[in-house]
Amino acid sequence: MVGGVARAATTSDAFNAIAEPQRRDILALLRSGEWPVSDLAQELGMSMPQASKHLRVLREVGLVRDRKAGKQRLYGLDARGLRPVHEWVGGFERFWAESFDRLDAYVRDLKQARQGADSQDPEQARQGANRARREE
Amino acid sequence: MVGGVARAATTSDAFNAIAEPQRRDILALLRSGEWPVSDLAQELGMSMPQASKHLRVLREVGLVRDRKAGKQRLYGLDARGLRPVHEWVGGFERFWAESFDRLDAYVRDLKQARQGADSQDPEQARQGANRARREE
DNA sequence: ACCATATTTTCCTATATAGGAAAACGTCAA
DNA sequence: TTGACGTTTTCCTATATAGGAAAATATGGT
Repeated sequence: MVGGVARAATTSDAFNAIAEPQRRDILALLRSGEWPVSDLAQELGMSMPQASKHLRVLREVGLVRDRKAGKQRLYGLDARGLRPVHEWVGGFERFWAESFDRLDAYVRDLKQARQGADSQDPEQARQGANRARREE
Repeated sequence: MVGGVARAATTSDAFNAIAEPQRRDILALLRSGEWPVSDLAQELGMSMPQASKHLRVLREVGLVRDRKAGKQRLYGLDARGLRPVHEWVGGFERFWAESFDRLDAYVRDLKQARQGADSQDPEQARQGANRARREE
């Protein structure tokens, strides 16, 4: 076996599970309560097997719980698995507003530094960037 | 063409781009400033081509910006694209703590309702679940 | 047991990776 | 120009989908 690992399984973690738009729709819908597969599929305009497969993925990742209710099966939200995702992304919150300014500031900083000493050393340039951003 | 749409492209949106752990590592590292590909690859223990490919994906989604710096190319973070992700996931924040209680509460509610009238109608059951959760 | 309803599970197909290796491309320096 | 260094781009391969259709599995009612 030489090639391939392809992409990680959708069931590997919440990140992969929510990469699919339809699964995000399902999760959003489930905020309104438990739904049987058939109703859920119709509401979201997808085929029943399709909905069932997506729910399976969500279940294996733990974002959804199911329980029997007579002839049908009700799916409910278990959002705890989304917390790590929220926290990871939240780690970038402070960079949203700065994203523009940071680059601009860096460029200005670099130009000034260049007038003083003609520093072309890339490592220095990187350090300069770090300094400009007051990071690390 | 009968089959096949496979998974959406990793370059389709931020959700797909950050589904890959290595790409998340790259983004996290870039919070410390701009990095040339070679240093970044070494720091994260991946091959240069690998790093370059991941950076390409991140660039196409707009999470990363690049700029020439002498012989090398510096990559910097542009976290604005993560904001929609954070907001979407944030929409589930209130369900994290409740995830357990909600299911328990629903079960209790269902049992009580069953003692009053022997309602086995699934649609009613779903509505009951919704009511129990004071949602939608 | 038999039937109708609800849901899941095969099959089958085309696509999109992710990784390794090697080749191609760019850029600066002498 | 030649060379060295840094980065990107093919090739190639195995895998993991996502979708549609059809078959297989429950589950409850009569």
